[in-house]
Amino acid sequence: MKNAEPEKSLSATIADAIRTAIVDGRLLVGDRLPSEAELADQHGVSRATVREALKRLAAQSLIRTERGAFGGAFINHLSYQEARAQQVTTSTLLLGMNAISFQVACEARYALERSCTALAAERRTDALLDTMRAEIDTQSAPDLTDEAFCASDVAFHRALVDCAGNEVLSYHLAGSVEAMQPLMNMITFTARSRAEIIELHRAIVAGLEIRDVVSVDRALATLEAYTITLGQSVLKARATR
Amino acid sequence: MKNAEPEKSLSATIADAIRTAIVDGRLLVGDRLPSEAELADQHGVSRATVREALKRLAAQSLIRTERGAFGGAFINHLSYQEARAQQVTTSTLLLGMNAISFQVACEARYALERSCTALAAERRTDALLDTMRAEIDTQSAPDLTDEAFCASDVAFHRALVDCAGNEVLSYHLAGSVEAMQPLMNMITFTARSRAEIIELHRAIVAGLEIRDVVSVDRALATLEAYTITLGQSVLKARATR
DNA sequence: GGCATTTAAATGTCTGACAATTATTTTGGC
DNA sequence: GCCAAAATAATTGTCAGACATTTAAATGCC
Repeated sequence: MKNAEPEKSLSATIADAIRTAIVDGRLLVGDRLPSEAELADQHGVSRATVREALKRLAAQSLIRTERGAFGGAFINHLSYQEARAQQVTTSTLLLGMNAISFQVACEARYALERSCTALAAERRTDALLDTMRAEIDTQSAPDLTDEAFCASDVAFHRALVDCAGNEVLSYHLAGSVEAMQPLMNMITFTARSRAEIIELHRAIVAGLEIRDVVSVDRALATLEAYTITLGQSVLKARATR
Repeated sequence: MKNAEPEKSLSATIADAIRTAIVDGRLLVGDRLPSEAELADQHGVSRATVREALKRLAAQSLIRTERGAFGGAFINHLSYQEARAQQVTTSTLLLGMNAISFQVACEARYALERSCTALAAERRTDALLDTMRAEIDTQSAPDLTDEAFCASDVAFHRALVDCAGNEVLSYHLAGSVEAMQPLMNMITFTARSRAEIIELHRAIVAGLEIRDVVSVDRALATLEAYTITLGQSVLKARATR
């Protein structure tokens, strides 16, 4: 039997040990780790090695460090903001690096987004509907760049998922919606296609307003099909170039 | 105007610079970064500082390092497996650290899971149905521990989302399903409740087999309601203890 | 009691060294 | 000339020690 262990470095091993302790709940939010010098003694390594381990954990927002007396490494409270930022980074890279077809990525994104329509229709607030209407106004500006149009599109859809009034759902969906932005940015939006998209956005807001799930779902399905069409035409144009 | 910058350390600054270059596509998969010594020269810092920066990136699976001549730090290809592992870690911590109510977490999880039923009914394969049946058999063993029951439950639901035949969707849903496991592990499953859950699992498989989306959705909705009931009874028992 | 100063503990960084690993190059034998 | 073994060089992994910087607490002065 071959030994399949990839010979992890000491700093990776120490980081894993601490990470496991955090995930398993043996270390709680706010707890302070021993000082770097103490950790070095405990694990029988140098301070530099401990520091590399701690930087790995800091990169995952698992700990934060404070300088000065009674400073040190503290188990971090993972906020929705930090968690979402990490998820967006990971998802964006995954889509960018794995030669995902635009169609597959789009299908996943809209499937996930539809999962919030029932709750959104039930719980939507006037404030969020106003946010969505404001983004529609932004998108209607004729001299908008494609990037700005995409950014407003993302903001619109984030408001839509926030309508569901479930922050865990918002966290997951934000990752899937925002990670699509680089792919969407490849599309050139003509005045014609923008008008069509804005019309569907209006239909979504109208459906939410009267709490009509079916019409929201229908608008989203149409939007998905239309977006895939746009994406494919871009790919075709690129192929024949 | 106060300067709100939190005074990032040099290693964090260097890590951010390289991370941005990767996300923006200036560094491509397989590219090799300069050696630690060269990076230290370029940024005017010591090798130790550069190493801390690189460890931060390695913790996000953005780079991998190889030792030896012509080794170094290479831009990593982010696999689904790595991306999912990271997402599960982040989501698990988010749920564990933010005093999320069991009901909110459960609602989000099943809402997301329902997003794959239409595609799953359309594309389910016999192999995946067999996997799901095998997990049902595992769950039926009378002397199963609660942890093993939960693990099999997760495997069952992962097979369900894989039925959708969209790897991006599987990646996102795996995060939301697996992150619930620690919360599910708090529940004590009686023989009665296990039987009920297994019955619903059978209904899901049966629905997929005949490609009947409605029955699958109904079974999932029932499962969601039942799971929330179980969770609330645990919380009530814990409160009165 | 209140304020300024000192002190101590901790992280952030630098330097220089050596160990371990590995692709390449050189050498040696035939 | 060819192949195997040994030397070489480049690179990461680790260590030890030092100094700089930051910050809370302790101290001392008035």
